[in-house]
Amino acid sequence: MKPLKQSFYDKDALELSEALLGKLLVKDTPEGRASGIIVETEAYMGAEDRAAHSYGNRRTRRTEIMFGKAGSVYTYQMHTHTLVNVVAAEVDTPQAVLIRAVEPVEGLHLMEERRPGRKQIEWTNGPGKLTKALGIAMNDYGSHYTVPPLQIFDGWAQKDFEIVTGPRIGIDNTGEARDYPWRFWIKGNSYISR
DNA sequence: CATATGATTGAA
DNA sequence: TCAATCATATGC
Repeated sequence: MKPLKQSFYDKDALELSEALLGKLLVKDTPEGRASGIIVETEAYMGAEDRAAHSYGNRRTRRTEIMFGKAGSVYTYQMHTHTLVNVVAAEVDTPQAVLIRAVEPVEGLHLMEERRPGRKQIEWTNGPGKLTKALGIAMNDYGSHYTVPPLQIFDGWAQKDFEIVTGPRIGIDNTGEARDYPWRFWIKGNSYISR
């Protein structure tokens, strides 16, 4: 098991979404390490994607990191929840991959503490849930997945799994881009959201 | 400075 | 189905 290199992230969001499936998302905190296998992702294709924050190259303090180096951490606050993304493509191409669900691997006791009273299946089966379970927060914004405390490792999951695609979720009011099959997940995995 | 608006979740 | 509740964006 080893951290993925910079070169792994240098691809567009669609390719990266697929490549991230089966990888291990690792977060180190003072309390210990929590990690999970990425089982569901969504691609946000930057300037041409109606549903992306960076549609039409909209560049603000919030989206700034999407214009940065691939493999950067983009955290985003939605209502009371934090969502986490992996920045894709080259500098000035504002694409990103939203991590929607993971399967718990290490630090199960930490996740249980952070998601009190929930069944294990509900710890990480949604974008706002996994950030809470792993301890990912807005102070991870602008970090990079090749350095601690938030990293992505290779070589953990089993090799043979089937990838399925479908329309994205939660963007019904965003018009034309909503039906694009830019959501990816591992077939049959029970930690998929919705 | 005020208000509108979600890449969601959890409970009714 | 709907409200919670907040950072960001945009308008006055």
